[in-house]
Amino acid sequence: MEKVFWDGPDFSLSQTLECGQCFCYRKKEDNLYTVISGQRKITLGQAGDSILFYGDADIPYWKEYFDVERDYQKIKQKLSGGDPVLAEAITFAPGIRILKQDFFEMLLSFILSQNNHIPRIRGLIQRLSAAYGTPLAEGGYSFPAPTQLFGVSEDTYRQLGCGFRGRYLADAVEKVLAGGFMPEDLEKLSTEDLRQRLMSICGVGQKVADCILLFSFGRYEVFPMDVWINRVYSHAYCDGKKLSPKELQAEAAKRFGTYAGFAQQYLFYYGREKKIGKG
DNA sequence: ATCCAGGATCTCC
DNA sequence: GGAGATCATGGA
Repeated sequence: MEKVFWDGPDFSLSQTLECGQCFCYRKKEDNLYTVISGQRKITLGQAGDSILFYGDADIPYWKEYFDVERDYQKIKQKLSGGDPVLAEAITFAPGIRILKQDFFEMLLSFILSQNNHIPRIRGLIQRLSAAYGTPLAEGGYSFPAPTQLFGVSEDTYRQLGCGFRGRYLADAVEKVLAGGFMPEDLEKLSTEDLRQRLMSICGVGQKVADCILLFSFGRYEVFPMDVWINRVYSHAYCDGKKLSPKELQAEAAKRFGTYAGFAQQYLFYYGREKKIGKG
């Protein structure tokens, strides 16, 4: 019944989905993953290097989503050279790929991520989807489209458990519906211009903007800096000494260059799983 | 039970 | 322009 979705190296379904870049997936008992992106849904499994899919799905969309065509071998070799720490992080999860996710979903998801735990972020997104998304065949809900959130108040988001982030969600939805954030327009902007545009939304600072740049717009040179990256970086490269955000950004850009985003995700997952720099 | 989370903002100076 | 308090909530 299953068909081959992709057959190739450097692709672990579990590592790619569970490394913290994606919140809209569900793992079933039989090791199958159901992923939702916008209105789309796919069920995938893995056997060796083969990624399999079950039922119907928009395969071209999902191939772009999973970045299947990119040569990660080249990226990993370049990043591993002369960097034992990063080499170990890559060995720990060699099958991570950077997903290309929906803009609006990334915007709201990473607004919700601030000062929040990953399991709780996923719960909030599930509640948001159940309340305002579209029911999908065989269970689950789509991520709400901007129009589906039209007029939803800050207070309603708070009642869903979003806390102080409710105000930010309402501002983001309002600005998107006003038309200033069409992905086809945004992708033409330079990385710095796009970052500044995103940060004009209340509740979007540099870290949230950088996650959107990396996980939705494929700006692989950005290096999102969160608490874990701070810990890992200072532990791995600075003998435990903490760097200021500006220092860290400059160092990471110098050290990882145009592959900073990939390096960040390997280091983030490794650091968080190993609890590096934390008691 | 207390701590803390893929931070951002506001308020000081 | 940098340091510090504040923000809601619930998983661990």
